[in-house]
Amino acid sequence: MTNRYRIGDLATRLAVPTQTIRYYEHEGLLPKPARTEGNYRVYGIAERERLTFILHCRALDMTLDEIRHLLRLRDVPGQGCAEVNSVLDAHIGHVAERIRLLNDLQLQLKDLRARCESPSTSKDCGILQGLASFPTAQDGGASRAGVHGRRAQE
Amino acid sequence: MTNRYRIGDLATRLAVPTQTIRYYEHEGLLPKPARTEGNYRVYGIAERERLTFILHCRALDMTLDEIRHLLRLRDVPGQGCAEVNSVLDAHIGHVAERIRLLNDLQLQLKDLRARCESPSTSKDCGILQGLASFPTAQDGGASRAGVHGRRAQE
DNA sequence: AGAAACTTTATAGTAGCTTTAAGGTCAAGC
DNA sequence: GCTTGACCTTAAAGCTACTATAAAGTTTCT
Ligand SMILES: [Zn+2]
Ligand SMILES: [Zn+2]
Ligand SMILES: [Zn+2]
Ligand SMILES: [Zn+2]
Repeated sequence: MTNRYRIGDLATRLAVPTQTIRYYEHEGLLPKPARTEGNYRVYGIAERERLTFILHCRALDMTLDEIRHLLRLRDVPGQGCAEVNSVLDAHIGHVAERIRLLNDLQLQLKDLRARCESPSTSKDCGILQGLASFPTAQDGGASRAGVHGRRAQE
Repeated sequence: MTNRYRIGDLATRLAVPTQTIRYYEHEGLLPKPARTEGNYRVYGIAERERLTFILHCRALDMTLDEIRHLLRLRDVPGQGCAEVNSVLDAHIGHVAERIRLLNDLQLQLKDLRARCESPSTSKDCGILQGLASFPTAQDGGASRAGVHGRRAQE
């Protein structure tokens, strides 16, 4: 049978770092697995499927809390699934709101960028001047759009 | 003259927490200011303008590194502003990329949502099944889209 | 003088990992 | 039998950009 994995096997197969698997266990998304004599974690099909589920949710950018919520619903198979729908709808709302914020942001940035079509010295740069005098968006109450991944360079 | 502020004045006027001002100083975005006899920070017009600049950049969701970069350019007024443009263009690229990721995400989520138009039991829910079997996006190499603000509930 | 309102520093917490350190286990090779 | 290397273990720190707390000192008002 190939349905017994050590953490590294699981990690390789699902293309996720081993530390992340341990982290999910620590956070209560994965149950504490059985151990070998030498204290190595041992996983079976059920854990592999559960981790797959979690990774798919993360790929859809759900928070660990949202995922915890879905896992709880999944663990009670007789329950109706209206709540599943509402978690998903809420998350779809999060994405929609974020897209809205980013579109706003893009407009502002393009506007700012247009202030320096003909590069001069930075003292006279329309961009730098724009950034110094731009009206502060304190009424629009725009929350942060969150544009950068874990690394923003390049 | 009203161009001498203590940290609280500056904070109130620019609608930013005092801790954030200290944090920007700690991070080297704001210079270490003069102090009163009693060791209170004292700011003038220049610092106020610098902070305004920083806040505008943050409102456009630049990272502190990007802002540091712009401040450095701003501090050398004789320099050409081509580099200012390239920082801004890079950041516009970050926003565009993020929007692209989020639009992908939105499609996937709508697709998933459509798998449960008629709520049944969670055991048979098309959404939960979809999350368990969905192909893992390992080729598309989609990085995280970052959908949630500092709090994601409600 | 005493209280309110302000300031100071240092420290910890947030999300979701990633990285590092310091060590224990196991299969293969010589 | 013993060493090498790949794997595993835990715990703790680092990442971003703050936010919140604590314990103390200063200034201002009455
Ligand atoms: Zn969400
Ligand atoms: Zn310019
Ligand atoms: Zn950027
Ligand atoms: Zn359903």
